[in-house]
Amino acid sequence: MTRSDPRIARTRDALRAALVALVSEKPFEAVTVQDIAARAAVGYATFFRHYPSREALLTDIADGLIGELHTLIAPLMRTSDTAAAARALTDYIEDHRALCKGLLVGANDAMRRDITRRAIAVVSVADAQVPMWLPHALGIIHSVGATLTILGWWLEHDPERNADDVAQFIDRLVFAPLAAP
Amino acid sequence: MTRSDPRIARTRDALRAALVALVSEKPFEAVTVQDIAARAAVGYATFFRHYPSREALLTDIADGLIGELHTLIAPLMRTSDTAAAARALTDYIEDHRALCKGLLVGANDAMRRDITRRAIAVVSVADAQVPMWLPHALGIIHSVGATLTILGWWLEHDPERNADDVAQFIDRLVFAPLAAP
Amino acid sequence: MTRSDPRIARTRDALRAALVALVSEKPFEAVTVQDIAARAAVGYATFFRHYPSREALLTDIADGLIGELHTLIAPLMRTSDTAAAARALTDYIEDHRALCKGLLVGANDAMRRDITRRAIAVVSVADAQVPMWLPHALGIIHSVGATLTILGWWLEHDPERNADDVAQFIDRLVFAPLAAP
Amino acid sequence: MTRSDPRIARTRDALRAALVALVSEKPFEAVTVQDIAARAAVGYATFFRHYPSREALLTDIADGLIGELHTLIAPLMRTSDTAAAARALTDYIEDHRALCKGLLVGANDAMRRDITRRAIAVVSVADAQVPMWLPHALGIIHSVGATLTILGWWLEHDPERNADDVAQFIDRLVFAPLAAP
DNA sequence: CTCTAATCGAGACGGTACGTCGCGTCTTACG
DNA sequence: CGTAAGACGCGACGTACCGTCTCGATTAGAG
Repeated sequence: MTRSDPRIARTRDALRAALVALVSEKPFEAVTVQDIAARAAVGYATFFRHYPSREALLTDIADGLIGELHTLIAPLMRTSDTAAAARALTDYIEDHRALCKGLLVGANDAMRRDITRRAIAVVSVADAQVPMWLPHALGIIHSVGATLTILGWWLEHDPERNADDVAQFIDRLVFAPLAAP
Repeated sequence: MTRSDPRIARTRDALRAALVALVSEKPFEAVTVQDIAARAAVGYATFFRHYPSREALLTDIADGLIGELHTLIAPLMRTSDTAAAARALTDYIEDHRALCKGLLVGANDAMRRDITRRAIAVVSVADAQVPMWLPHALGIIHSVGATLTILGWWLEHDPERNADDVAQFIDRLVFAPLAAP
Repeated sequence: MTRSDPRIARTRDALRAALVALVSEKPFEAVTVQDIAARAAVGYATFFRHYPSREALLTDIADGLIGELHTLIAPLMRTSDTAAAARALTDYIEDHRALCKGLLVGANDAMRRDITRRAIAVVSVADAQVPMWLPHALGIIHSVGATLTILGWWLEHDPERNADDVAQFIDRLVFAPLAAP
Repeated sequence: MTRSDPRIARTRDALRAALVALVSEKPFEAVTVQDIAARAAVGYATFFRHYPSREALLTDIADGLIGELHTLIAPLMRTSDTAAAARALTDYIEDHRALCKGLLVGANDAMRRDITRRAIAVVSVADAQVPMWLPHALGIIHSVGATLTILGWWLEHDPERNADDVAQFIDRLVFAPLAAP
């Protein structure tokens, strides 16, 4: 019953949506729990019944997004078709532009960092391919960090840019060098 | 006189040293002004006579480091000898390992971000070379971000690693792709 | 049916017993509704189905005790045999020592106050005798308050003391002065 | 310096005055720290820089009053002139009627209790005379408790009553029985 | 011996006050 | 008369408890 209580799902959805909305208005650090609760039309204390901190809510949101993205891209990565993977990635971002912008741009600080960490964890367990000359962990950290940097730049500074172009940037700057012998 | 007053220089040095020391003990966000003042053996209000906020002190510290580094590397970049530039970079880091670790690793969050922004600004005004197919701003942001990521990984997770190796990683993952046609 | 439902009686008994037990462990103010419900092995909301507040439960408990006591003592008071009345009082307390200690000592604050108020109400309606020179209401308030103070002291600070002694204290300090011309 | 800083004295005075004022408007339990701070025109957190809790502020207020009262009455008690002592007491209360009413009547619960405890402590250290047949501690507790009860009744229910009358009530009901052989 | 309604447990929820912490300003006392 | 100590206003934090509420799941007692 605890899990299936529809009130819980409703409240959590509202909190997630509230944070996503707020983060597109001001940096994540500047969003207070009061803000989130008010926007979600939820009691202040109720926030803490579901998440121990703003950061935990953030994590929850990011996890959903990253998980989805990963199931989309992992198969392509395995075929070594890095161009296709990059393209799938940018397409996905474009389809969720509002949310992604909130996550990557609105929350410049802790949010991006948390996303990076989560993405790294997800990519790590997948069988990401890293060349011999490069430590595996560094390969992952670098590819995730650099990709997010490029995506953040896109959404923040050049939103009109074609998804195809950005996919090419990612492929040439990040994926291709990692596929080198 | 304001500038040349040796007491002022002494106080600022103490504050800078205090922050650097503290940041190697706990994340920058967790360092309070009280902490800094106490460590610098300076009155609490005195901090604010020299810096309007923690962040400003951070900026002050980062600026010094980045400026120095840039004068070192800019000439090499201009000759397109990216390998030498990378090597100069890692050597410099190695020579200032304690401080750099404090800045890049200890302060995972805001500090790294501030450093990134400062470094981007510095690199931007220099005539950094970016290939035609890549927007200039993106080239800079990516190269600075990715380089710092790699350096952070080095200092945090593989400190025994040879500076030469790390220089190679940077060159192959960051500089070389940017030199591609 | 509502009244005769055995489930209701069972629940209320459990709640009363729980509060009495808890009040002997910590001050009444520190006992929460959660505490009571948990101790009574009853759902949290169930408490409010029977009592609108902690205080109401308290009142319920105190009423029972005071009513019983009053039926015991009133006849003796009417004969002006104050010594016998005092003795009957201390004997009764001794027979219900655990509960009375919980009420008078454990709950130093609100509980004693509530008991006092209840006792005053009960004594008032009886034809308590107060000398001419003393306002009737003051006579009652003083006698109840002082008696409870002495009983509380007995149970808390000198439990080994003979019931006879305490009866004498009450008689000489409280009842006798009220019988003076 | 900590002690002599006039800001501290000013703030504490304001807090004391605020609580006294509030307590004459509603029961002490219903007074929140916010109320006190707002009335004293002081920041919320500032309250806690001076008192760890509402109760501590209460104690501070009561101590001043009781101390003053005690220096007034102790000499008279020592001469066994209980009537004069009672009269001095009621005169003093009358001169500080507003404050005393706030303390004894406004704060029915914890405040009266705290005052009682403080008064007991003060009276205890003085060489209060208690007859042989009565335990010393009980003599003190009873006299303090009963006196406060009578004073509370006076201020709350019969404020027009002559101070002389009340002094007589106290003398005949409380002091005289304690002077009995 | 059902059937129907009251009662129950579980606990989510909106509130309100708590006491703490840190910032950045402003007053004070002291050298 | 300038400067270090630290009191202050402010506002967010995370916690605790209140009293209300909505759920199913028992469990009476009436038919």
